[in-house]
Amino acid sequence: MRPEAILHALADPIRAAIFTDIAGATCSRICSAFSSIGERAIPKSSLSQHFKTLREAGLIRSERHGVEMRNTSRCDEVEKRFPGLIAAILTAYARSEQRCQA
Amino acid sequence: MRPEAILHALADPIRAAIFTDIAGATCSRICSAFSSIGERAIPKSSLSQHFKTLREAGLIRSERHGVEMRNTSRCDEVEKRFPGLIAAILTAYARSEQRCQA
DNA sequence: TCAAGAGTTCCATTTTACTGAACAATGGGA
DNA sequence: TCCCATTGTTCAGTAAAATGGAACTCTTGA
Repeated sequence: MRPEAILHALADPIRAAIFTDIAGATCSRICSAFSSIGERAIPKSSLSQHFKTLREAGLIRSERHGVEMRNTSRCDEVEKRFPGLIAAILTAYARSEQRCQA
Repeated sequence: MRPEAILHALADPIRAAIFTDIAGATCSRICSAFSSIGERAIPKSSLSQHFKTLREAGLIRSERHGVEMRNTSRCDEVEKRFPGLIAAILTAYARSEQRCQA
């Protein structure tokens, strides 16, 4: 779990949006739930790569349940190694969107 | 000054090392001071691109003084927009190196 | 005016990202 | 059991981005 991998994973707005959703959810999310984000449709091959990047960065865990993959965040583990990192990043994105909408 | 640009800039270990030095310095640093980082030599064309990336992300300011460029961090301004972000990232890198050396 | 030092730009090469198409894997029903 | 619809992965071709040597610009000092 390296900082550069985490930053690289979250430097992509699409991955950041996916992770924000997963991190804020109380239950797991399946990959296909993100087949479109906002207006933008995301091809499932791209989606698969995005999830792979998030997994390999150590940000999420994916478990197969039947035909679908349930994704949960690993915020707690990341927080132990790199305190405040995820919170600061997600807050930064939230503030950024807030300013864009205004 | 967008979060994705900041994360992308600092997702590269070389740029992170450069920025860490600049952010921690009490006086400005010139580009050529980083012509090698640790063992690794960095071509000056690559170095120029790295500084450009840091500048465009809003992380540093570069001013020409005579023949050289003096680079200073913009931590204060970034901190106002995205509180805790830089500190968390630099701390994460510091912890990562600490673990690698051990 | 010339030369040297510090950065930038150009461009060819390498690396990485994107995505449609084919594939694999699982479970539900006839 | 045999389809088959659904979910996600892998493959392969294309597009985009990073890398770095060479040439260039800009500034200062001799």
